[in-house]
Amino acid sequence: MKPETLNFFDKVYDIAKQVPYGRVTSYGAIAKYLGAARSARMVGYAMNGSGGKDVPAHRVVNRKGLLTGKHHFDGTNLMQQLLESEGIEVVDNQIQNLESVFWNPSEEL
DNA sequence: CTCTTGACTGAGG
DNA sequence: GCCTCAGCCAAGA
Repeated sequence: MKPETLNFFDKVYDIAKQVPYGRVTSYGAIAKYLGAARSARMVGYAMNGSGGKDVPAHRVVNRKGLLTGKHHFDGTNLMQQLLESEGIEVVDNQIQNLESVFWNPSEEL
């Protein structure tokens, strides 16, 4: 398995899958870990293919802790429901105590 | 090859 | 703290 064979999307999925339960991370954090700090948008774009995969896309939010990608889920509040199920406090599509649940791959991975 | 799109981010007012 | 602008990069048409 050569890393070069892994597309940018695949790398994003790999990191997303490694997000611990009850924790969340940002697109920029993942992008930075991949060495593409400026490609945070690509991380989110990559998540479009997360459907059908076991990628917990609901654990990936923007740096503000805002559930910007919730519109890509089936339901309107599905993403929030999933996060709350993991013990993450979410109010108005925004994660509360973000610093407490934030998971930085560059430091913990 | 060129142009558009986008689940972002940082800087400036 | 909020709003706006610009930069960034990869994939698809």
